[in-house]
Amino acid sequence: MRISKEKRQENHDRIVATASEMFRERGFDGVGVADLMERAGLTHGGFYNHFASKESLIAEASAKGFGETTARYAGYDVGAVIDAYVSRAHRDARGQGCPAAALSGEAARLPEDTRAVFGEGITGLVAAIEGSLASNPKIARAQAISLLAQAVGAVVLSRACPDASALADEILDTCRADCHATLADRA
Amino acid sequence: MRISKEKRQENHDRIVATASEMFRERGFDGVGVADLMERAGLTHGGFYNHFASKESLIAEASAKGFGETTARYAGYDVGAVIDAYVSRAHRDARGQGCPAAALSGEAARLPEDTRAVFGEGITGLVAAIEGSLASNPKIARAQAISLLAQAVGAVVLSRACPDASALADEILDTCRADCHATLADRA
DNA sequence: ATTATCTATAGATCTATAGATAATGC
DNA sequence: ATTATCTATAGATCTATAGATAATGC
Repeated sequence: MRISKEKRQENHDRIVATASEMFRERGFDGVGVADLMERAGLTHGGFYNHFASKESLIAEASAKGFGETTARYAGYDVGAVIDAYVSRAHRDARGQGCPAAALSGEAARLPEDTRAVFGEGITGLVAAIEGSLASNPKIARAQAISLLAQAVGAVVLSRACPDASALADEILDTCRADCHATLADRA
Repeated sequence: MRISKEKRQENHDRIVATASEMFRERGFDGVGVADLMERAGLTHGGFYNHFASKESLIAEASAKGFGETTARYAGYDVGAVIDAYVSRAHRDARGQGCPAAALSGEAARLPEDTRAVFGEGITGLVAAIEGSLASNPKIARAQAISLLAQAVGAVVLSRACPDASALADEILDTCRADCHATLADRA
């Protein structure tokens, strides 16, 4: 049956939102079109009326994830960004967390045009952190990139460790403290 | 046909070495048993005489990758480790590079016992960096963890960017300089 | 006799497409 | 008439297993 344009848009948005979360949780290869569509309340054949391919959904869902993450940190000062990002809560909530931490490893193997989405997403995160810094503008961008890299590395490494291992928590706690120390030293 | 014990061991080692490189290049899901065995010069049915499952190969191949990476940096001073790790050469040679950077994202979704291999691998890398530091022993471990996280984050983010993008190189160059600066500041 | 390899295949995925159906929007 | 959805399926994967073959090692 045909549906209204509004309903179609709602369906499209729901597919993207569902995929954005599922991809972060299970990885791009871990999410099948049939499973995704079932979660979105549709049948899998309908997928191709919304997207040319799974690849094109990956691009759209990743962009959405970056947008939400950047928006979430918009009002924070840099200390609050560090505390929220380099945290057990973020590590343990992959589906709602930053795509840079959840999906960059797999993104490296995507086609060039999909990686462009990640380049833009990372650019947005860097800009958001840079804007939250009180540092000398000459060094703010470099500082933002360094902080982001350490924060992403901490979350990625912590997630790779066994659940509830001392090392997983030590990595987060150590890196969170180090990020704060870096800010204090070079203000 | 049955073969000698030595030949069997050679075959086993060749499967692990081939898998270790292929996994880092394509990810765990990107390597099929049939493709892997063909590259190792065997037929895919023979795989299960060497490994109980693909999962058990993943554990063995990952451990081998961590061992090689840790051994490579054994004689380096910490500045040389940073220069080698946070480099275009490392970023562009995934198959020969550090498993923490190439596979941690996917490792987060592996079963607990396979993640234990990543925990041990990360522990080994931290110990190697800690040993190369001239810092006060009280802070050496924390410094090693922070440096590793930033280095891993830099390589992971740089790989997620489009090939030959300015951002991909900027991330590496900025983080490499920042790691050196951190060492100089807190020696 | 044991066993590492091989061929062949089972059974379960996966992405994508073809064609039918039915409600919107002209 | 158009088109978003549905059912059904094509064709290509994937991991794992069964059973035959042939060389080692008792």
